[in-house]
Amino acid sequence: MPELPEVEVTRRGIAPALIDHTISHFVVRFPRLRTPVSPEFACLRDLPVTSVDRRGKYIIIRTGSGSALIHLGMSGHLHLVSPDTPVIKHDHIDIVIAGGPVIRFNDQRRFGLFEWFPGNRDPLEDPRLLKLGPEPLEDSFTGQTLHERLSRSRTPVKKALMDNEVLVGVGNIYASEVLFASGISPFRKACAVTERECGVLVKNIREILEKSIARGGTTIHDFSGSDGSPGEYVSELRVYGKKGQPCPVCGSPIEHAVLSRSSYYCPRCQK
DNA sequence: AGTGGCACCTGTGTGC
DNA sequence: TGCACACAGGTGCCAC
Repeated sequence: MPELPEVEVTRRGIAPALIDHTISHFVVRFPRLRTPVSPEFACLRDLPVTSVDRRGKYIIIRTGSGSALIHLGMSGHLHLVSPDTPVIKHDHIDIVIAGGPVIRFNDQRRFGLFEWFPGNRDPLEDPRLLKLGPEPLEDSFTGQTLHERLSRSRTPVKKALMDNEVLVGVGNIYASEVLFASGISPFRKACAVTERECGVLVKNIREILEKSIARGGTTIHDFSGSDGSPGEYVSELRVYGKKGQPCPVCGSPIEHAVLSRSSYYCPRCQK
């Protein structure tokens, strides 16, 4: 499900309920996610929250006693609900805020992640996060940065853009959208993308991700923000999921191919 | 080292 | 109607 915009929309949605508030406890109903939920969660009590951060598609909740590292996987949501909201299928974990709402983690496919880093252990120092590439929305991410990274890879550029070690946050939907906006074929070898084109890619990555965040993300199947509302960026998608429909620029039928996952492109506009 | 492919899991849609 | 199969937004591991 969630790419960078959906994770950021979720982070912004839950942060005000957490920061300067206290997590009274966690309720773990079903710990068997792809990686087992850290058993410590069941014992934690009264944790003052200091920050809610994002790194790539990970959310980090820092408290006075340690940090929670959360990933939404393919189908995870974090919804703010009142404490008396009935539990439904796949509601695996609750973050119970003292005197406030509950943040409920629902994950149909169970690819999500809930890990506890006790004390001063920083999730950013975890090997999985250390290897992550640059944040595309930060000013330091430039066409030159991207070109350096793409130039090392002979894989198709669409797959390279989805590689978290090249840059974080671009998943299957936005990779197709960004390449269309940039006029670059998803099949082109990453190392064959010029520095000038990388500048265009960086500009489009930023514009598309920021616009999607502003519209509450993209909902294809079931993403929804912390308040349960679907992402409206789905109406802005230009090629993703539009096989056979006319290209919004030239009118040629949009084509579909599998490049690690479903990819959509205009064979005339993208070279 | 770089790369491709599969596995993890559940639900839904499609075609026979 | 029932069944088999493909596919769905991510990531880690394995074999080449």
